[in-house]
Amino acid sequence: MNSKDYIKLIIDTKLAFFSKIKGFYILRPYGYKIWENIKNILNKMLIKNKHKNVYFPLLIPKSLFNIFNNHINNFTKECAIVTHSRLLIKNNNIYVDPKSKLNEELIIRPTSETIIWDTYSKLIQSYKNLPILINQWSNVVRLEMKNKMFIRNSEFLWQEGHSGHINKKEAIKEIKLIKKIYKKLIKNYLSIPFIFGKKTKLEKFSGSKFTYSFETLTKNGKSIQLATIHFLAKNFSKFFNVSFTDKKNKKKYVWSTSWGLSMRLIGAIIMIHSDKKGLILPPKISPIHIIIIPIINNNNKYIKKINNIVKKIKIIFYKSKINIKYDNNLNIKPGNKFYKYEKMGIPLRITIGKREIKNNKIEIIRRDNFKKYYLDIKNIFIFKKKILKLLKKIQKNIYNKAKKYIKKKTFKVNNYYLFKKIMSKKGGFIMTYFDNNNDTELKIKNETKATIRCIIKQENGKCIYSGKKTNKKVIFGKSY
RNA sequence: CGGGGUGUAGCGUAGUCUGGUUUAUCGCGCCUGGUUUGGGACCAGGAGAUCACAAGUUCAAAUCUUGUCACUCCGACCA
Repeated sequence: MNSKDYIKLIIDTKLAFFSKIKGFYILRPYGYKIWENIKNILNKMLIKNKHKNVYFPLLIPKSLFNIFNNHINNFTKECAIVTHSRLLIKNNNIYVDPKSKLNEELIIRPTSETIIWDTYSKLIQSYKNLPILINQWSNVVRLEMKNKMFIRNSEFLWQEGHSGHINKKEAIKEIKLIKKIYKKLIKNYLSIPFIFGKKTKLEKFSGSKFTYSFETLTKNGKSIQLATIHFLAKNFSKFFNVSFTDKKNKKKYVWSTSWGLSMRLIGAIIMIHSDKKGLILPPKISPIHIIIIPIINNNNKYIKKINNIVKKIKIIFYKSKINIKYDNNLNIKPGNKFYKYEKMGIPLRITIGKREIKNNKIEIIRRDNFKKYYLDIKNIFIFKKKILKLLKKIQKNIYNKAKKYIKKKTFKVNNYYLFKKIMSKKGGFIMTYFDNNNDTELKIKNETKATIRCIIKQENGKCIYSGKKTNKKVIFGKSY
């Protein structure tokens, strides 16, 4: 899928639209509903694991970034800055009132660690106040040069979790928990296979001790970062003076973590699961699960019977998580509707016409492989069971398909010449060894545009570039 | 920020080189009415464009000149 097709698909299926400002996009109902579904699933898991939702302000005083300026390093070139507070209208033109210049510039949050830890420095006094397990659903702004809908927006919706703990052990425990939750969301709900590992020193989040990331591969051989988890250790608590008194009356710094994922996931879903006919949405996050299309002849003999069957199906799934849409617009031919809903990626399609009524069986077609099924609707329990089973199968099948693709596109390489050849032609993941040296990483990046997506495990080998002995097994890829 | 390209209706486009029958082309989409409906229907009618913006050259500018802006591709930056 090239860039043009990707954007066209998003516009055609009404997921999103362009706004007046470059890099800022309008999320339309269909696209926003997908985000809401992802959000609800993750939110439930976080709440169940004792996290609480909060909301911090959009604007952060510049001085807060000054406290730990190594952290803002990542963001200095992509900040939106608020400098004034008033407008003037003169001769029907609007001007910024120069007199309203703010004493201190305000940064529109690119991420919220600073304001959160500045706040908690005042709220935490005792070990009894810990752990802090909070999460924020919000928007952030990062003004980047190159944009791509969902994948790299200048403003995007995300979730940022922050935690504070009494010691390292507890913080690591939190990281393991979040890893488990993210893994479940990405694999079981979004049907996206991924690789997981630590970021290198160069690629990790500024201000973190280490960063874990979830990475996947799209159909054009480029990799996408799906989510990150940062172990902040005592970095932020030291700079922001977040300390507590422990049981032995000793003053200690808080250990913290942060973790996030964004609506980039929607971009990943589009890029990974789509085929020539359009989107294929994982059933668990699809706004509509079943589209029902009536086929009606010029003598309207069957309309009533068809409507009755539709009613019956709707009753069967009443109050369940299955959303059904009945498109009974008779001005549009069925073929047109087939194409439309295939493009939108609706997992199942039911067609009802003369044939179905005569045979007492309903035709159901899967979006992922177009297999046809004929189901008896007399026994509603069996019917319901079979539908639910089909949705599960789709969920699994698209995961397996993507997994196969990634496996096929992951190359084990131990020679740099081959590395360059693969990266310039096929793209994909390259599994190899790396000497953990910044210079090596930069040189490879300059020569091939490939970066280390993550360190997947400790294993002895020789660095692809320098030939030095190392124990870092890594995955390289070209990133969005 | 450096180099190339493009701006014509909601979208995609013809026309620009060589200024003039241009009342700006065609397709999709949209609206009205009718006939249709098992894989993108057809007929009839209709709405929709200060040709990106500004200035200039000219009897005459979508077309030529200059400037501005926006978008886009390739670099750089960035995850």
